[in-house]
Amino acid sequence: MPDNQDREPIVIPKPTLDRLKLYHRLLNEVEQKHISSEEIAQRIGTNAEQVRKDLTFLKTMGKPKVGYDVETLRQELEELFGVKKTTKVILVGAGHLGNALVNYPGFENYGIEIVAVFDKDPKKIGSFIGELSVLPMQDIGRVVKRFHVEIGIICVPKESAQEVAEILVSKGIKGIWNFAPTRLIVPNDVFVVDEDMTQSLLTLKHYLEIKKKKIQESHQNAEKS
Amino acid sequence: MPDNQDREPIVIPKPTLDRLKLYHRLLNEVEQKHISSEEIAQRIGTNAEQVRKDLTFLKTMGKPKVGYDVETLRQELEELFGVKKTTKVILVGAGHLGNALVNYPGFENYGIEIVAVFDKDPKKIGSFIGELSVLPMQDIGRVVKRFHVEIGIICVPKESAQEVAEILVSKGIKGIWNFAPTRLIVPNDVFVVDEDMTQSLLTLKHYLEIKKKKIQESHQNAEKS
DNA sequence: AGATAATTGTGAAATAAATAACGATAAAAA
DNA sequence: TTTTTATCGTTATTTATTTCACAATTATCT
Repeated sequence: MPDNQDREPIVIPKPTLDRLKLYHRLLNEVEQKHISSEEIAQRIGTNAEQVRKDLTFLKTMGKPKVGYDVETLRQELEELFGVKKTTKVILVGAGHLGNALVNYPGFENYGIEIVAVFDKDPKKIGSFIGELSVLPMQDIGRVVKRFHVEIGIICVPKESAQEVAEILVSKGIKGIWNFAPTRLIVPNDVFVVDEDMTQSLLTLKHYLEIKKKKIQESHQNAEKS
Repeated sequence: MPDNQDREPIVIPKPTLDRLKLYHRLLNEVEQKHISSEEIAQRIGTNAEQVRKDLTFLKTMGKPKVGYDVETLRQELEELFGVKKTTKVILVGAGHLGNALVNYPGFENYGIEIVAVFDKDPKKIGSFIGELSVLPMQDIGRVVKRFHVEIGIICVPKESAQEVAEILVSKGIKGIWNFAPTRLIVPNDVFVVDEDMTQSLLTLKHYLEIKKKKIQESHQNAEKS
């Protein structure tokens, strides 16, 4: 039995993966039959070489003088991201954010179906969010089993996020979409995607800081000359 | 007048900046007086060398055998991100998401104050979101001028996002926080941060796809042996 | 006070990613 | 049909980022 343990699985680099997502989004909006690496590049804001390089990770190939077949490429990306397969999801935390997510249009286009909403606040239980009635935390196990749920969305305050994560993991959830601004500690085989809005806020703030400094500098330079 | 145009402004690399944000978040949660690069690393999930290298972009220095002074470091990061300075922000799109953002606790901790909400739907105008009454789009210019608003949040459907972006830019907005799943085209001096939730959803989906493939493979291997 | 241990800061080496260069191919034009 | 042109796939080069290695420093221990 030869080398079995270390067969490298051709992992797509993270930066490439992030751009592939943008290509996917673009391809869904485009009308034409073919598209060139140059056009993709311009519309997502990168350069053609980058696009071509990224696409070498896929099977789809372009034709010289024509470009890539939009539909073929789109489908391969859909496949890559599993967009066609519907994934059942539960959401914990029936606050404003939870409400927004349940009502977010477009999840269905990505094969996400929120099947239940949970909250630990007894006052919220039984109330409706969209079409879904809020359930008590004890029901999580039952729902996960019944609907073969794979993903849990956490939108509770950061103080209870870890606790919720542990419950989800104990019920068999393998992917967590975490909206709480805290790092969750989970077993290795559980995948967490953080969606910390305060983090991107910092990007914006930082940009404004830099800008302010530049303006100050240019004033100083103007005075000197 | 010698080299003035190309004085390099010691730009912090993007990956480093992203980690600095995590350090900042961590430091706000920590009780102790000092912290080592090793501990920071463990708690945000990286290695100590990386942390130390990142911190070379800051002025704060650690002490051998002691680590970094939590408060000093925290304050320098606050400064870097401009967290202390309150930035006035307007929000366009009074839907579920807009509602969630207005009610999002924790923005104030980051020096963000939403001063007004706008929507183009006449039915929504005058209704309340949190403490704020929804205003018509025509009022944007007035509010931006009156409150010296620098940042606009877009949470309208993707179809109207570009249009809204153009309005904001024309009124003098310099930073846009874009929740619509589309790429905005704006002048060079306007900074856009995208918060496309469907994108991170794809990350999760992709992970599940890979996982599924691995399971299949291991079954096949099991059969063979 | 001197030895020991922990932990830093940083330059060098290794790795990863982006960009450039270019031959190959297919469509369009001559 | 031949030539020209646009565009691809891929290899080479350059740039950016991470990891490694280790001297320097400071607290703690003997």
